[in-house]
Amino acid sequence: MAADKPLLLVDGSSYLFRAFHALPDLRTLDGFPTGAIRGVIGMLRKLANDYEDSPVAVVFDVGGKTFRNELYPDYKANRPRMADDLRVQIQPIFDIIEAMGMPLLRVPDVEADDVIGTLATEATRTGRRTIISTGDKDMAQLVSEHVTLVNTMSDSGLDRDGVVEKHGVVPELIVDYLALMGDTVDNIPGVPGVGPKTAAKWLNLYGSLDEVIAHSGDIKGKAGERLRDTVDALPLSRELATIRCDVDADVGIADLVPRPPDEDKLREYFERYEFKPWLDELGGATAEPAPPETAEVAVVLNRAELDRLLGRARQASKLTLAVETTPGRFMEVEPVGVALGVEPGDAAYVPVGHDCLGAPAQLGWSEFLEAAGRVLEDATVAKTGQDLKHASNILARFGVELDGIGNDTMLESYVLDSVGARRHALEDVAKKYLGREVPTFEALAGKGAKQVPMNQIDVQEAADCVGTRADLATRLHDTLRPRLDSTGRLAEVYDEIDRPLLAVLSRMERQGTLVDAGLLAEQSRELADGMEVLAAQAFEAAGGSFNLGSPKQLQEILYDKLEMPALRKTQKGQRSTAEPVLQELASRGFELPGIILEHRSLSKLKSTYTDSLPQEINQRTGRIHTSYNQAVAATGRLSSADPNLQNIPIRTSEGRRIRQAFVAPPGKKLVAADYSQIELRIMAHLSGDAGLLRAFESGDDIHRATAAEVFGCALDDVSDDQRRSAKAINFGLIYGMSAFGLGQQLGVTRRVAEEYIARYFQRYPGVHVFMERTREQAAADGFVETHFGRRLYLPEIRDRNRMRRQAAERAAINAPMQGTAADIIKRAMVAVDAFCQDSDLDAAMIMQVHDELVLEVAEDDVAKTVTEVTDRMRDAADLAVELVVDVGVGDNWDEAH
DNA sequence: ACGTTACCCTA
DNA sequence: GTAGGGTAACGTA
Repeated sequence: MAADKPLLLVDGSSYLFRAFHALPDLRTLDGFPTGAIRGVIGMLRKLANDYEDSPVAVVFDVGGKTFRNELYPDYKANRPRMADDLRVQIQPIFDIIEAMGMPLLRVPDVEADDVIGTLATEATRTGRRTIISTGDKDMAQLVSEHVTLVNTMSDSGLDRDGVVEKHGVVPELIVDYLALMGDTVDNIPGVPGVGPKTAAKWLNLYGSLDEVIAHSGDIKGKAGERLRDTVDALPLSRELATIRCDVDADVGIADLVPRPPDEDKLREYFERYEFKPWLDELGGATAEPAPPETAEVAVVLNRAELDRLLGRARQASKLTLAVETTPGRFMEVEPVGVALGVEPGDAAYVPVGHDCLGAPAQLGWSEFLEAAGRVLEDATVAKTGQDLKHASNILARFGVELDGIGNDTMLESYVLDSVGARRHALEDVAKKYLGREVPTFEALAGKGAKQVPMNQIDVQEAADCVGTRADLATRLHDTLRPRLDSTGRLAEVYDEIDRPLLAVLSRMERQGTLVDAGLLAEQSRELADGMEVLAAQAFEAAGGSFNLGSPKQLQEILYDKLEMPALRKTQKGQRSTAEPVLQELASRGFELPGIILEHRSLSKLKSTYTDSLPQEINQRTGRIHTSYNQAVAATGRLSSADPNLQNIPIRTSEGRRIRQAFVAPPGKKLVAADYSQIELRIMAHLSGDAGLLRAFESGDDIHRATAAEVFGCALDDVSDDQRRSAKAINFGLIYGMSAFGLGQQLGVTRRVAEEYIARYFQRYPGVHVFMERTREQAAADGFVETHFGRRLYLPEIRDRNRMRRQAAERAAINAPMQGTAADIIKRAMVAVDAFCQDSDLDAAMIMQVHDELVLEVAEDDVAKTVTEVTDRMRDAADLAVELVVDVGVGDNWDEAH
C-alpha cells in the first residue's frame, strides 16, 4: 500500500439520507425502491475511481446508544422513525459495497463520525493525508493541514481556508460554533435564534465559546438575553458536537486495503436493481427480449378479423380498450372507433364512424357492439384502459354494460401517486413511468376551434395514434400494478375503493339529475331585476356609470375617484376589491361597497347557476349529467365538473332557492344523507384523544363542547361568540391552522389566537401529539396516509423555502382527515350502489357532495331506502368514534336538507 | 381565439 | 389555514 496515497474515509450514513431525499422516487419494475442505493453506490463508484489504490473505509452508523446518550438522554430523541422505503435499501447497499471490494465499517456503540475522526487522527500521526467524503458540516472540525473534506454529491471540496470561507470560523472553533447554533435534527440545544452568522460573529469577537460565555453579560439585545438564558447548557452542547478521535474502532489503516470487485455478484445486484448503464459497463448483460417499442396497429375492417381478435382476448382473459368519439360531453358524443389490444406490442383499431373522403368501408358501430358486446360484458375478461369510466359511459348509452373493469391506468397512477403525474392523462403517466412520448389526438387534429373531429381524420393515422395509446395502456398497467402491490396498502385502496367506485360513478353520471329549468329561468329574471336596481344605486353613489363586474374599473372608482383607503393588495399588486375588503369599507360607513357586494352576489347566482344550469340539460334525457373526476384531487376526493354540482349554493337563503330547482320527478322524492362532522370525528379517531372521543360519545354539540373546554365554562353557559370561536378552531385544526390564520378568521390578534390554540391543546393533548407526529412522519417518509392507506406524497415537505414547507405541513395535517373522509364516502357509495342494484326498490344515487349522497327514490320506497342508506353509510368504516348520518327527504334538494 | 387574473361558490 | 370548479374581464394573439 503506497504511503503517499491519501486515506479515503466515506461518511456513508450522511449520504444515505441525503441520497434518499434528493433523488426522485426510483423503483424497479416491480416497485422496489432504489433511489438511495443508486445515489450511494453511484458516489462510491466515483470515489473509487478518483482515489484508486488509496486505503478506504465506508463508515455507517450501527444504531443503538452511544456515549452521547449517556451524556444527554435526549440526544437524537427527535429523530422520526426511518422511512420503510429507505430501510429496505440499507442491506442492498452493504451487499454492493462488499461486492465492490470496499472495506465497510460498522462499529457497534460508536457513531460513524467518531470512527472517521479516530482513523483520520491515526493517518495524520503517520504522516498520511486524509480525504473525508461527507455531506455533514459537523465534520469541518476535523479539517487540518492533513485532512480535507469533499462532498461527493455537490462535488465540492473544503480545506482549512474553505472552512473559514464557508462557516466564518477556523476548524478548531467549529465545535464552539455548532454548540452555539444547536442542532434540531440531533436535538442538541443551542441558543435560540442564533444561526451561523451570529455564532461566527461572537466567536471571532471573543475568540472561543468559553470567552463568549465569560462575556455573555456584555452582549446586548434579544440575542444576548437568549444567550444568558441558555448559557448553562452550552458546554454540554459542545461536548455532544465534538467528534471523538480516540475511540476503540478495532481497525487500523493497514486493514483498509480495497479488494478487487466481485464482478459476478455486482452483475447480479445491478440486474436485480435494474442499474442498466452499470450493468452494461460490466459487459455480458443478460437482457430478455423486450416486446417491440412500438406496436404495429392493424386496422380491422371486417367481422372475421374482429372475431379473431376478440377470441384471443377471451382466451387470454384480458382486453385493453379505448373508445374514440367526436368531441363533446359524454352524453352527446358519437363513437368513431375503438382501439383493442391483448398483449404488449399488439394493437388493432376498429374504425366505425370515419366519414372523411377516401375512408374505407367500415364495420358500423352497431355491428361492432353485436360482435364485441359479449366480451365487453364478460366479467371474466379483465379490461384495461385509460379512463374506463368514459368507455363505460359511451358503451352504456348503447346498451352495453362494460364489466370486468379491472385496470384503469389513470386510476392506478392516481392511487400510486395522486400528484406525481400531474393530470394522470396518458401522456403524463407514460412519460413518467415508461419514459415514452405519447402520440396525442391534438397533435393529429390541432386544437381549439380549428380542431378536426376524430371522424374526419384519416383512418390509418387515427389507428396509429389511438392504437399506440391503447398499447401504452397495456404496458403501463404491467408497470403500475406491481408498484401498487409493493407500496404499502395502495393495492387495497385501488382494489377495494377506487376500482369498484368507477362503475358506480358511471351509473350516477348516466342517471343524471332532474332540474326545473322554468324555475331557474324565473329566478334569472328576478335576479336581473334586482341587479338593475342595484346598478342604478351604484352609479348614483359612484357619480357615473361603469362596468360593475370589472374589478379594474371598480378599483379606480373606489380608491381614486372616491378616495377610500385601499386596505389590501391582490397577488399581483392591484388594490383588492374582494369581499372582506368591501365588507370592511361598508362597515366604515361607505355606501358604494355594500351595493357592489349585493350586486356581486346576485350576479354570481345568475351567471354561474340560474343562467348556465338550464343550458346543461341534455336534450334527450331532460336531465343534467355531471362528470365526476376520480383522479384530480390530491387527497382522494372526487371533483365534479361540466357542470360542477358540488358547489351549488346553500349558505344564504337566496342561494338556497337554486337548490329548489333540483327536483324529484312525479311520484319520487329526493333523499339527502350526509355525514355529521365527519372530519372532526376522524381527527378524534386518528388522534385517539380521550377528551374528544368522549365529547362525541356524549352526543353534545361538538363546537359547544369545545367552547366549554377552551373557555372553561359549563356547556349551558357557552355564549354564541364562544361557540363561533370554537367552531373556527375546530375547522382550523382540520386545515392545519396557524395562529395568524385563526386570528384573521376570528378578527382577534395573533396572540389571542395563540392563546386559544394553546388552551385547546391543553384540553385535548392527544390532538397535539397527533399533529406533531403527522408533521414528523411526513418529513421522514415524504408522504402521509389515510386510515385506509391511501397516500399523499408531499415533495415540498423538506423544501428550503419556509412558505412552501409550511404549506406542505398544513397539507400533511389536512390530508389524513380529508382523505379518510373521502375513502369512507367512496366505500359507502359502493355499498349504497350495491343496494340500489340488488334490491327491487326504485332508488338511484344521483349526486355526491363530499360528505353527502343524494338519491332519487320512488315515494313508496323512501322509508326502506332511508334505513338502508343510513346503515350502509354508517358502517362504511369502523372507527373509535361512531359515524352519524343525517337524512332528509323532499320534493327538491332544498327541502331534503 | 386563448391564457391569466380576480373573484366567489362548495365541503 | 385544506381540497376543488366556474365566470367575467382583460391583455395578448
